[in-house]
Amino acid sequence: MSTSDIVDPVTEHLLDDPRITAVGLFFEAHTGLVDRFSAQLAEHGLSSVEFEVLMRLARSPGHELRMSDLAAQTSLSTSGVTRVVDRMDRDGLIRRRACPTDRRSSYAVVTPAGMRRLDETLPAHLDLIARWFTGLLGPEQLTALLEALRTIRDAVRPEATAGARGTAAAGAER
Amino acid sequence: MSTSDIVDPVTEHLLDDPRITAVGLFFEAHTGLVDRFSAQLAEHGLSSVEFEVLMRLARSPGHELRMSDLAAQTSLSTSGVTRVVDRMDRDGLIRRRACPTDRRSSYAVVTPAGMRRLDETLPAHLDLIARWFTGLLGPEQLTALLEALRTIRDAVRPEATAGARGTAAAGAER
DNA sequence: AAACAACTATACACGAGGCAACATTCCCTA
DNA sequence: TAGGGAATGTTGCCTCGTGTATAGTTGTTT
Repeated sequence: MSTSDIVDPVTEHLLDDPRITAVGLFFEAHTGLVDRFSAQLAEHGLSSVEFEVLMRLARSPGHELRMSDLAAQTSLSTSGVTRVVDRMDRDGLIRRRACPTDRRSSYAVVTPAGMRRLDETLPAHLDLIARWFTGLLGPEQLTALLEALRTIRDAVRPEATAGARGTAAAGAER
Repeated sequence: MSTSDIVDPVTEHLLDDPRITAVGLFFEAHTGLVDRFSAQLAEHGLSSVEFEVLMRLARSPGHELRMSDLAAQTSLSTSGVTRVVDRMDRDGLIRRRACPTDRRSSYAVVTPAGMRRLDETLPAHLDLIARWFTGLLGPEQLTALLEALRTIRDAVRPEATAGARGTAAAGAER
């Protein structure tokens, strides 16, 4: 085999592929936003996942969701959801409720304290979004971005499409 | 729609804010892509962060980067970089090199085996990107998306802007 | 020259999350 | 009316990454 002299011209060329730079842009923007957001959320005693759990529950009818549905929406494993709910239950933000029809499953439901916490957190969070995301783009640029993102999201994550408010039947398709 | 008790009308209203749906779209698309990609990377024995480390090193001059610069680019902590490099050093994908001018710092440099691993992994990875990301959008839609992403990335993560190939002085602006 | 501040990498303890095993419950069929 | 198979949530064990403290190195100031 030809050895060490030639490093690897093929790989060298692939590294500059526009597809690589595209995902690089996407992922770097994501981590940047996450850093900004999580710093603000930490001031209110919430981690990123805890905030997401709180949001997804609050947007659901009755402010509650079954554990497995919550896992599907957050792309956490079921055990991960169990532990997050344990934590937030201990903190009084959400509580468990036995499912009356199916004794296997249980609901996670936001407590009044949880809603209050969300109320405290959301305004500053929305400001942050406007500052580092939506506010940086022109109106038509923003709509174009959202349309592209929606296309990708729907393709790559069909089970989370029900996450939008108003769409009934969360987690019905399986 | 059940007329459930409205706990907090303010928060209720904020939950439907378009900014929330915007970041929701962004983050859900991200996690979806990460899931797809990491599944494929796992087949080649690489985690997502290991792949990113390998990529960032391979794109750098000499296929090497200082530990702290690597930490800055990947938004991992310095200790996190130490552990990843330990692992990949043990697997023979990269090795450490002492810095001749500054005895405090050390370099992480890709080994030939590491470049070979990258060579094995990249083609399928590029196919996956085309399938779930770039290929889903029209040309003008894609460029619009990339421009918007670049705007956000540059605003939110200025230290990683040097990640693009060809831009000299990685980690020079501080 | 000596003290001091700024960096760089590592060691250690901790929390977070995933996988696999497990107990329980539901559903369907023989 | 059992009984097998699928579904649901929880727990033990493991890996991974962070924050803090530590040691070693370099440059600066008096």
